[in-house]
Amino acid sequence: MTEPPGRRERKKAATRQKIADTALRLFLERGYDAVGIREVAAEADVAVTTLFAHFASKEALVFEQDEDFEQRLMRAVTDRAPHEPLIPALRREILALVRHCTAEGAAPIWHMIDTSPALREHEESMRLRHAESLATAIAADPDLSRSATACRTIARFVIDAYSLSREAADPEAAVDETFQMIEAAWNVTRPPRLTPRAPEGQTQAN
Amino acid sequence: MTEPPGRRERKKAATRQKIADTALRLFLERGYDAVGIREVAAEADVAVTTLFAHFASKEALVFEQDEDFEQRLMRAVTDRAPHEPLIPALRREILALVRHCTAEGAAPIWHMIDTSPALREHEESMRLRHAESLATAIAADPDLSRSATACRTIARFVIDAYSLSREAADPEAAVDETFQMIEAAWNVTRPPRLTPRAPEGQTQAN
DNA sequence: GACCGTAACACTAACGGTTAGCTTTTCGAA
DNA sequence: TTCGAAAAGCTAACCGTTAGTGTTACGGTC
Repeated sequence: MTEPPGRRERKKAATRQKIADTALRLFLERGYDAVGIREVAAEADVAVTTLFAHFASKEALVFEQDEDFEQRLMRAVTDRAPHEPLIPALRREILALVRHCTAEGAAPIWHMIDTSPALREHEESMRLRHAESLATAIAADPDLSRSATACRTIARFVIDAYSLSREAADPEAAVDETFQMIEAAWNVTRPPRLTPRAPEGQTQAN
Repeated sequence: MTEPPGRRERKKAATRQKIADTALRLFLERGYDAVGIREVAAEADVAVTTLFAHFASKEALVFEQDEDFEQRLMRAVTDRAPHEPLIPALRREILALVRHCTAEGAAPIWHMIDTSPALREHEESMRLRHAESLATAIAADPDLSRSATACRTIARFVIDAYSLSREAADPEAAVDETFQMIEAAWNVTRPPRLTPRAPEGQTQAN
């Protein structure tokens, strides 16, 4: 899909990958806080400034693969079947994401994140941005015209569901439980004004 | 209320206050990111180490008054009238907190917080801790025996309601809107098992 | 009132993340 | 081949934060 984009970009991508791999390896070997940036750079055989040219911060080295999270959530809203209700679509996507990050191989990375305050803080900050994007996507859908506050609220709830389910003892059951709550919360929001005919009720659950 | 607790503690409190006042003044004058710790310490005429003996971090200088937030939320749960439903009690408290931080004088401080990434990140991290405390308080109430996941979820929702309402164009209306959603979410959670007699329904809305 | 333990504060020096400024290398295209 | 620009490098610093080590001022005790 991205085969021959010139040697330059290949080298750049290779450098980036080497930095990310080295960093993750060192972090898992000896702990995130115990490994310094200068050390990662030395081990990857690049200058510190080069490292920061590829990654905005030390935390970004860890959350590298996690970049499509935001896009997947937004696509779950925008690319869903016509007239498909919003919440089940989001529930499916969140369930997939939770499954993905509670899979076998991912455990060490998430343990590292959960035990480092800096990483947890960074993750929560990311999630907040994701919630804002999700809220925008929901607000932009003409099928479900809710207030800006309702959109932002439900978006946060969905992100909360992800965070909590990921940490729960039984992640899939937690997705069930939280999304029942989200569904109920969404169903009490109503489009501010619908078409004049259609006086009351029976228009619920978009 | 705290008049004669010895000269020592008075001096300590005075130092702390002087640091906080100086910091807030400089931050508001020239911007949070443009003022360094060494500068605050110099202006307050204390050593940098002294500053950090009173405040855990630079961000803590800003969120000084905000310390009772956590306790107020927990008390709204634990100190409410017997058999008073949970959600309205939390709604009252959140409304009071939102009113307090959207009052006239508080505007510049919140503007500063909203425009500094470091401060926003720090606040969100605080709120998360507060949500955990709130979840614990809710889980500890025998009147409302919900699953751990339900407690944590509803606690996060409440914190979200605070954050979103604080930023909303009409904060009080936003509290109304978000808490309608929270109420609905709470009402679909049910105590795992009640006393054997009382087979179905009519036990809702604690 | 003299005495001692300790809390508060100061000073220096460093550490780790991050960035600015500037030079060198490496590729792509003309 | 040559030239412009992207990529990478080096140095040197800035900033928040902490450890280590004193020094002072207070509070309780004899």
